[in-house]
Amino acid sequence: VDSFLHRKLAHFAPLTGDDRQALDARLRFVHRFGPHEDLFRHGEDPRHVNVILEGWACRYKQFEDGRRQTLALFLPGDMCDPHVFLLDRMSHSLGSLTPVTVARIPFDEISGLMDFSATLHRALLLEVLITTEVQREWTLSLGRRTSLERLAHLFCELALRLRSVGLTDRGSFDLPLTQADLADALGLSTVHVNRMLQELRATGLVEQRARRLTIYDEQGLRALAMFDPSYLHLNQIALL
Amino acid sequence: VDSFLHRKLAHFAPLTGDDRQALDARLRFVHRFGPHEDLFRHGEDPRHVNVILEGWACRYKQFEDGRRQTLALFLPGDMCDPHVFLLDRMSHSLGSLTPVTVARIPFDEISGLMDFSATLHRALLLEVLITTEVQREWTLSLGRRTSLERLAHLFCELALRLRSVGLTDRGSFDLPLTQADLADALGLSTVHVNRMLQELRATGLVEQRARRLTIYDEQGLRALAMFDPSYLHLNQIALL
DNA sequence: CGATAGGTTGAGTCGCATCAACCGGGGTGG
DNA sequence: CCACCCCGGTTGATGCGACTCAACCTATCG
Repeated sequence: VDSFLHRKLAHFAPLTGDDRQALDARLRFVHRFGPHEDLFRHGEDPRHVNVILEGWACRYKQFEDGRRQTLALFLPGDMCDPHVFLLDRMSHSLGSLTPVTVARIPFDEISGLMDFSATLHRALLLEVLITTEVQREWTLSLGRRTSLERLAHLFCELALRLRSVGLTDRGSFDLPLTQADLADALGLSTVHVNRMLQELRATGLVEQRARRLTIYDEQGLRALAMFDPSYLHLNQIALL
Repeated sequence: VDSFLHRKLAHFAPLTGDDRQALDARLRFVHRFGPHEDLFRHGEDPRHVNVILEGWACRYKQFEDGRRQTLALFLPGDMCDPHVFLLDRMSHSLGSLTPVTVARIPFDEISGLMDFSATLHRALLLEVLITTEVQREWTLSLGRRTSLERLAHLFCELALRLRSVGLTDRGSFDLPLTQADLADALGLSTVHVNRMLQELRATGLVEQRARRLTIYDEQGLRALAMFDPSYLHLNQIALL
């Protein structure tokens, strides 16, 4: 079976059949969550790695006064921090955005995976490195991109990441986020996200309705967002 | 010799004398840079890992139109991405802020280091994980902290990181950044940094003049910044 | 002594937040 | 079946935080 996880990791290292089997054998503990539930909370001592099999999740931090920032989006095939077990306590929370099914790999089995083959070891390392690359790009977005650019940039990133696991239909993909979810991720208010969405639609570069986003002019959207795909290190993924 | 690098890594794993020797043996290629020079630029294919021996450096990205964001600050003892060699090309640049002396470890010697001992392997992995933790906290700052909180938070972080390598004198440390450097890191304009510095000084929590920052009330500053040190995973470092 | 880098100040503007109201659709219960 | 609710989205008015532009100040250095 060719899962999202396989496709994701295959971009990082050429997995053998044995690698895939070793991987799948560790996906025994499957859990389901409804939308907007916590997979685990800040301060806990993590005992397993979450692999997103289906649905969207996020990493977030929140202040006591309610201010909340989404730090990362997790899509099908994403592993949430393969190496967290080295840290004592989580400094952030993990939450579902849509209904989500995850597999939980216990820590001792993660080490087993990394020892199993150098290829898998490398793939998991690249997973964290590239997650970090994305984190840096988000820092840049929040620091220096305007709200419209930020929104456009997120759409470019999502298009590419979803395409890399086969979840796009040409320029079009499922976008199950509410405007409030987008606001959390973009560091904006929901009201302003609403207005920027309208503005972006008005450019004609994208269409967005009924939980679906269609990109009509990917080059144009990238130019608007100053999107340079190299930070995702998915060199072989083409436009559209 | 007990270097900044030793002290830094010792927080992550208990280095043996052999580990320290293996490490030091790889610091043969020392380079010096003036202030505000590039150690290497976005798009290059990196061939070595930079270790900061002295001075401050930064990771940054910049748009064609001049907008510029500092993504990370590197202090003495910091290793700039021990695992970059897994990536094809750098998606960001590395630049000095002050005069800097760095040691460049060629990639093949990095692998040698990681194979040398499980302790070193672990220490280098923790170096990247914690760098990522810092990146996330910066994302949070840029997304949801006010400019004053951002500034205060940065000072809290710097105090703790510098203290962990022995570069503070109680609450006081060398702060060689210009207001423009701070602005790049905080996603603000230099004018606004100037005003926020004044406001922060006016609280009486800190004093700042002549390239030196003194924190008078670390608890107060942390409260203002909503600084929770757990993301740095330096559990044993005390206040002041 | 002039040049330059860093810091300071003021005025005007704009991006985005906040507050508040309202709309529309899907689900639920009476 | 209809009334209602609630969630997500939309709109307008207002205010503030931060930017821009521009001038000026100060210390350092050649």
